[in-house]
Amino acid sequence: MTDLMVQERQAEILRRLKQDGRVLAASLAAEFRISEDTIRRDLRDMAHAGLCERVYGGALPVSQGATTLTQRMSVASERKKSLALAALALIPQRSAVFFDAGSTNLAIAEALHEDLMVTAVTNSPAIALMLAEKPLVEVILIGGSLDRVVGGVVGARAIEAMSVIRPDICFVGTCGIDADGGLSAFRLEDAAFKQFVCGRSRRVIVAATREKFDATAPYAVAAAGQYHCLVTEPGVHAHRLAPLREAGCEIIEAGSSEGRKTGRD
Amino acid sequence: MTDLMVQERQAEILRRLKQDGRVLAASLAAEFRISEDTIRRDLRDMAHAGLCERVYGGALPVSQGATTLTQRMSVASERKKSLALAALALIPQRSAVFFDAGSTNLAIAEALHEDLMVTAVTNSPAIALMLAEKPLVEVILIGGSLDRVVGGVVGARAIEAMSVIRPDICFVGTCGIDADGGLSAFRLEDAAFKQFVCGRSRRVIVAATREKFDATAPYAVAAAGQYHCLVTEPGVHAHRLAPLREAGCEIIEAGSSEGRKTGRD
DNA sequence: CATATTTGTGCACGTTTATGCGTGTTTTTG
DNA sequence: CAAAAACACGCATAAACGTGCACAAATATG
Repeated sequence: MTDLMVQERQAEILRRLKQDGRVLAASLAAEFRISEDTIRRDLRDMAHAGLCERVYGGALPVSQGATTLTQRMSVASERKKSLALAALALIPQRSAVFFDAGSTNLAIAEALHEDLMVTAVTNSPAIALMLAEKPLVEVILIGGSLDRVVGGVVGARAIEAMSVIRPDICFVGTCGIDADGGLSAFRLEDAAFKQFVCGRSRRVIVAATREKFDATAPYAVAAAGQYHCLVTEPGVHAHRLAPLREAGCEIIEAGSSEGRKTGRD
Repeated sequence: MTDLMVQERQAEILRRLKQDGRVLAASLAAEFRISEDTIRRDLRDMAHAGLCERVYGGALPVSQGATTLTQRMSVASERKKSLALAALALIPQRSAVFFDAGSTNLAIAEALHEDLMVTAVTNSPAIALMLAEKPLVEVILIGGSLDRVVGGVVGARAIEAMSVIRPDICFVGTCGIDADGGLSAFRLEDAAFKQFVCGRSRRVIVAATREKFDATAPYAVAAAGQYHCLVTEPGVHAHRLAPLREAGCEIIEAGSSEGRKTGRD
């Protein structure tokens, strides 16, 4: 291990903290060939700067439960995370991807692999914030008036801003999926925005958890034939998926059929 | 090693900095066959010009210091909170307020009182997310390409989006305050955006912690006379504030003059 | 041409910083 | 509750640092 300067060492500690989820004072001292006292001083400083949480024996990432901001984001439940992993496989390198506002799409953004280089467009500040931490992603934010129910920007200005962008892939959020496989939204402006974005995108993908099939919302967004792929969980009744299959919509079940992707790339 | 002129030597140092990610004062002195004092002077100059970050033992690239916004948020949050409370008092009901990207302005947004009804405009997704939690605030998001160093949207599209908005108050962020009280930024596009927003706002307010007075950044944003109010901490040297007072800039020291609630200090 | 002025450099000095060690305290664990 | 591990604190030291000063070379000025 090369002799590192203080800032380099602390950056390396921070890197391992993110990678491994924890660091141990003793093993760090051994690796860096310095005393544990110095490591402890480092960890103390970093904790004081809010970069980690000090614990007996080492340190943990601060993201474990702290900030109000990241708190809201970590609603990515285990189920949504597995959904997100399946959806990720649909994103090719160097594509332009639109992320519609919504917690499921936020989970996809969170799960984005660090070495995926894409242009990401979103109308959601939370998703933008998440994507900003992926070094290879160029983040384009759609501006306009923020709808706090939707959690994203909708309305005329948002549509205008989208009109110069043609995404390769669009992850559209949905509030409910009706019996015919149609998507719907709780807000009129949101529905209009989703419609517009779907119309401009080469490939429209819906990632939806099981309970979306039980929910209905007043404003129609897209019929079964108007989106190309549905990523969902196992356990959705077959007769709900049938109209989608008929309409030519590809259906991916997150936990089960995920291995199918590994054949070729 | 051939004898090099100052500029040549500094260019070579910069080259190695990019190549190796670090330089050591001692080894540079040995290679160039000059004293460490001279190397230190070089590094000091380069750091002052924003070309590197000076550390004990050598220097690191500036990109290392360009941390993501979630990190900057947590630094010195207590101090920023008191700054934010002082800044809040400057916001009238039902005004249109622009929040520039930056951790200090994020603290202001966080401290916004629940019963304050304003239209808030911001180019920062983090600030937008924070403001979305204040029920009476209408949030307008400026769209465009996100600069992850700035933590906000800058560039031509952002300026275009701002051109239809005329804020009553603008909280502009700054990376450094020079001896004449001028504001500066680390990024060219950011500086241009800040300039534009300041020019459109009725009242421009800068909230800056103490250490901003020790920092300099390459791109000029506004001279002392071009903003109306500075909110800062107690303990800034009087001779640094003097040029601001002369230029007619109101100066508020958070903690000291804030005492509307405590009467006196 | 002679004389200031500026600039780059090295040296001496006192100061600050990073680190390791000893000592006593706190926390964990069996 | 007792032993072991981890810890905080003070101290010592060496390296790195900033500053003031001297000197030489380059440059400007009369």
